[in-house]
Amino acid sequence: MAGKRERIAIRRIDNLAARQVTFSKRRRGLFKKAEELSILCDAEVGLVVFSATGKLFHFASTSMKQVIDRYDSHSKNLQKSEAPSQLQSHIDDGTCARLKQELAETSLKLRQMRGEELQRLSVQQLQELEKTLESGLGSVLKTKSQKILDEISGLERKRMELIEENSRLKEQLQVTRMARMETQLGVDSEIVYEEGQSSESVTNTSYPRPSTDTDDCSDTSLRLGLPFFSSK
Amino acid sequence: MAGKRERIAIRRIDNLAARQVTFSKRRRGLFKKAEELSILCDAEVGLVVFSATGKLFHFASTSMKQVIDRYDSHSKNLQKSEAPSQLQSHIDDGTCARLKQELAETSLKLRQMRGEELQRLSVQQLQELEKTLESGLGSVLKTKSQKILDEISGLERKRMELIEENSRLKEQLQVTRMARMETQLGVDSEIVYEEGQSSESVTNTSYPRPSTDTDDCSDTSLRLGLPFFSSK
DNA sequence: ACCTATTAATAATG
DNA sequence: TCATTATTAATAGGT
Repeated sequence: MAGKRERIAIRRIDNLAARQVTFSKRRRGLFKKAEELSILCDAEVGLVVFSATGKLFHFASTSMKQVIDRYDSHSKNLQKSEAPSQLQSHIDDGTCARLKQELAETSLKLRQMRGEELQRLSVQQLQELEKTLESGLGSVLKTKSQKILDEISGLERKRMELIEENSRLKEQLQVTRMARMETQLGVDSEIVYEEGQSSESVTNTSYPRPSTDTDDCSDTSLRLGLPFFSSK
Repeated sequence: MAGKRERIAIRRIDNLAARQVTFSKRRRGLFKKAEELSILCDAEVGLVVFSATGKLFHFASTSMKQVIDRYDSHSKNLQKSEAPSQLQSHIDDGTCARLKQELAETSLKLRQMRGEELQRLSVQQLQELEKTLESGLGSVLKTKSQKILDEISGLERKRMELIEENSRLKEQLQVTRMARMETQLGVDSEIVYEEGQSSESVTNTSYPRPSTDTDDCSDTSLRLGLPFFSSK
């Protein structure tokens, strides 16, 4: 009935929902253990976590400010460089500078995912990038095929509706003709109509051209990619 | 023989030795879990711990500076309710806003390349994204195999150098022995040495461990990807 | 949110 | 500190 647990590898969880669930479970666990450590062993602990969506979670056994100050004073001991004056004060606003840096990092990552500026990466890092790309490609293919299938079934539904409407119309027409025939008795017209054909031809021409795809991607086959990465 | 474990209450451990033992065990556990959370859930994590004796331990998924800066900017946001008007917004309004927007766009693209937030894209756009990913993947594979081949040829070169040096040494040794034999005529020693072996063993053990790859990627096969996208 | 089969952490001990 | 192991605690995968 319930969970057959399986050991998981420690690498980014691809599935968004699963990642979020795991995040909140493990986050709670982590914070609990941080607090326990601080109490059991009389340690000063500070913990800061930002979720992938940017939400902040934090814990401090004393206060975060105190922890950070103490951390700063410790790390200062090791590397007290000489000139904190000019190197970074180019832009005086911290927020703006941080934005700039973040943008630089993000766009570098983006360029690297596009296959640029790979030279400085290690084989290990390239391996990770490859994994990310493959998983991204898998998601794209999955999403695309889902969308295409949705479009197909939507069109199919419309087709069925039209067929229905068609037969309704056909029936009405029949009734109307019968009525007219009865009205104009004796004027036995020579009008002959082919029953099966009329229905077919209307069906085939009355729904719009599918917008599934443009025609110019001649060499890009429509890879649905269904048997790719079965999210094992 | 071994421990009958008992649940412990979460309160300060009085016994000093026990407290220290527990501290180092739980500290390791805590740091491990912090790292796992950051990797599994793509979260930014910063953790600082001071032992009761004042020793510092820390972990950050990115860098501690970055985590602290981000933390500061977040906590600033919450208590900036009353006077947001003149303090900071006079110069960089335009620049900062533009940066923000650019960052938002870039990181959306990045997330989409990772396979997230694809629902709003059209089939056409997904097709393009797919192409980009495939080409990026191609570049990554190409770069990776180039790097690996470089490393291999580097190692091969070193190997050859060592073999050369080896035979030089062997020759010198031979010469030395001959000289000694000539010197000590009549003292026909019983020393026997295996020629081929000595050369082999030195070659096999004297160059350092290749840094090609760490051992923990057991399931990540080294796909060189050479027959992939032959850059038609 | 809850459940449970499993894995992971760890308290006690040598 | 390291190793072992009985136990508890955490949690992955379901419902």
